Amino acid sequence: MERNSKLTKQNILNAAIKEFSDKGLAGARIDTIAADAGCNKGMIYQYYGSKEALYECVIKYEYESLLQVEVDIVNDKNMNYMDMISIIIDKYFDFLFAHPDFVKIIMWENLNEARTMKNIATVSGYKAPIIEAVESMVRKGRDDGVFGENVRTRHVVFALITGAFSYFSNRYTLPHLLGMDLDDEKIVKTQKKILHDSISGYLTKG
Amino acid sequence: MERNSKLTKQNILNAAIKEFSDKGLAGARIDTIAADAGCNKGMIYQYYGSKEALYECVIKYEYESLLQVEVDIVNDKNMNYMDMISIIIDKYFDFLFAHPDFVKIIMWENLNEARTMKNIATVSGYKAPIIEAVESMVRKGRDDGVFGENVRTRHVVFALITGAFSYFSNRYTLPHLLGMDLDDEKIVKTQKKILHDSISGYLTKG
Amino acid sequence: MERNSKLTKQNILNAAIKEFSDKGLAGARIDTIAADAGCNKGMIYQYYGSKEALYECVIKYEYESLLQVEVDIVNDKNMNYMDMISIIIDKYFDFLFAHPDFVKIIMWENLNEARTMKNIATVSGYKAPIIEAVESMVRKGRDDGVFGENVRTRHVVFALITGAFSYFSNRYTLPHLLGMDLDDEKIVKTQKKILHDSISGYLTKG
Amino acid sequence: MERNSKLTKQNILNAAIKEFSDKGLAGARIDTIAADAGCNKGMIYQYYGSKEALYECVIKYEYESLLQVEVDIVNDKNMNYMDMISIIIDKYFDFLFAHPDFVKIIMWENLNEARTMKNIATVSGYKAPIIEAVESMVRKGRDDGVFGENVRTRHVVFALITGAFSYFSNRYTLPHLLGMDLDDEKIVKTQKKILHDSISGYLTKG
DNA sequence: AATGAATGAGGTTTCATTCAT
DNA sequence: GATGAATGAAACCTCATTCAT
Repeated sequence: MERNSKLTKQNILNAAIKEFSDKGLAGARIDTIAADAGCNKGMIYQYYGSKEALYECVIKYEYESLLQVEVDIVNDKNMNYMDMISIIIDKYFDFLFAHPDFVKIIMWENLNEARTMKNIATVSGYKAPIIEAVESMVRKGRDDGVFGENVRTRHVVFALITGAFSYFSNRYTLPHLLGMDLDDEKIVKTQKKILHDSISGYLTKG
Repeated sequence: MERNSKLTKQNILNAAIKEFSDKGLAGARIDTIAADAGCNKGMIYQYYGSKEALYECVIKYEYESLLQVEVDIVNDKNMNYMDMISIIIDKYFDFLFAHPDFVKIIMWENLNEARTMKNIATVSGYKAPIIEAVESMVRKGRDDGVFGENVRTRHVVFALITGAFSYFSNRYTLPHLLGMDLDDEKIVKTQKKILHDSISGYLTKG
Repeated sequence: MERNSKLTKQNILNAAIKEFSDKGLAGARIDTIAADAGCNKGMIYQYYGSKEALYECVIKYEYESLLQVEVDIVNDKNMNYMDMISIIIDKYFDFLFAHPDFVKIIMWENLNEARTMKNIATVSGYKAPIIEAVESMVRKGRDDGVFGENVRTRHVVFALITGAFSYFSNRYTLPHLLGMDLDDEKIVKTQKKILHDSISGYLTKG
Repeated sequence: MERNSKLTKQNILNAAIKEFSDKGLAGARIDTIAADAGCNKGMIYQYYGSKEALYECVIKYEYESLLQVEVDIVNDKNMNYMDMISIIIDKYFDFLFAHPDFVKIIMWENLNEARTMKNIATVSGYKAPIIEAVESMVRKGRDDGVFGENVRTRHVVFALITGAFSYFSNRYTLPHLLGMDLDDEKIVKTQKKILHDSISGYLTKG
């Protein structure tokens, strides 16, 4: 039954991801999670201790999925900076597309003033490879004299993250307002291009 | 003990804005709102009917504050397009700075899949003047031949809104990650400049 | 304004009759009564003291309406017993037809184990003329040797009251079950006849 | 502390029958029911969903008790009509004697304009055996030429039901008024006899 | 490991009643 | 005499958590 216990634990986590990303910490229901996981409420307490502890696990889990996005650009000597930026943007867009729960969880945490994230050691322990890629690109570009001397890595990361993240985080209020279909392939392309131009503009002239 | 129904109603609304923007619909507590408004719980039900109805009023109220941001750029014949963009960006940044509750409420609504917003007639009835300003600017610029023919208003609005909004909506998770002080005057300036460059780039070349 | 105060008091009583006969003591709402009376809740407390006290007034008022049903049969020397019975039945049926609130209030009191009625002095003080008519008829009939010696007044009253009352008190559950239209003139007639036969049977043979 | 869901559910139902028949839907208290059932309020909601849903169950349950009154008269070839009527009356009196809650619940429903009963499928689905007994007796008597041609089943049922029901439903207001002890065996007998004479009179001459 | 019955604190809402004007 | 704002207790209901099996 060791496999069974592992499976139950995983089922609970999956159900929790769904429930917490949908409703947030306050709105989520232990009953719903148990029902969705196909198990008993007691199991949740046995494996995770409490609602909040389970929520922490979900955050951890989601954040770690970002850590797994690999961005190999630095070692490729033939790549130019414009392509690097494109690749980084693509990677991040793709990641967010593939992880709608991540987007929501981060939003809940923002509203929660990142209270839970701050409590988690692992989260702040590692740096996401995608951010490291930006950092090494900026360093290299500055060394090569291609990027301006006053360019600050954090502004690039900020632009990247918010530029891509916004696309997903305003999924409900904005399209409604502007009549945009955010799943339209053309719109995505335009958005990526605008972000690319913005970042490359900052890097070269900023 | 004052007996002033208008005042009480306003006190309740103010307390509700605070509570709902802090905790969201699910996390907010009627007791907290009553205590904060300095009145009895019954008053809330007498004046607003239910927790959800009060939440709707808060959303309506916040959204209407955006409608009051006036942007007079079109009538000024001497103004050039770059200045127009700056002014619009300034106005919106200023608005968001002055209305942190607005930012949060919009975020809650995004997570709520805009369920409540959709139910409110007024919200979708009017168009915010700041958005109309963008629209008329784009039209004029296209007519003047300064902006590209393929420029789409909605991309500009989208860039404006998300570019500025992100600055505030990621207030808790990002600075923590990037070590930025979002209240630093310099950072604000840089951010505005990046946004300005991005939008003007799209408008003239996009 | 003295007339006004009387009017208000009467309006409240009327509204209370409606509300209490519809919903009973527990289900009635002071707000509804005030709204229906077109006055303020405070007035109810000023004029009647409390919800229960108002309820008592309603009961009193309704019961007194029964006391006003006059049945002049005894003085009419030419009338035979069968006609007397008919007249008494008619009177009572007519009264109940005209006073649906009376029927309901009595029913509420029955469910309430007559707790409120018992507390009211006036109610038990007088005897309803219709009951006195039955009593004097029975006495006279027995003296005349027309009615059996063992005939008990109270059984006649009981038969009269329940026989007529049932017709109205089961207004909702029975027609639904039996497919009877209790407002149909023919049904009323049959019912009266059955009751008449039953009572006269008891009186002469019982 | 027993953990027995069936028992708990039954305890709740029993307590609910008591509370609802005593106080009606509006006057009944969930707390009282829980206390009387010896369980937690939450259990009531887990097993029955809401106060109203519990009330519906009570009505269903009571009504079904009537369905279980068996009246085997039709198959007995030696029985004459007068005895049949006696048996039916006895059965129904006995049932009402044994089920005071039934009487009260039906009364509440009458005051409630049978709103809840109407919503219950089962209730209107089956026909009570005692009513079927009356129907088959009337049919047979008419075929045999013993009962009048114009005799209507529904008047018999109506007379039976109201005649017996009244005896119990006016338990509190009438004895108080007439000085009758409704538990006195003699009174019951007289009442049954009056009802028997009334019904047989209608059937043979009506 | 797993179940589901049970708990109790706390949530939203209602309502008879009072009070300042 | 009349108003309507305000109160507080108590109503119905929910939900994270525990416990016996």
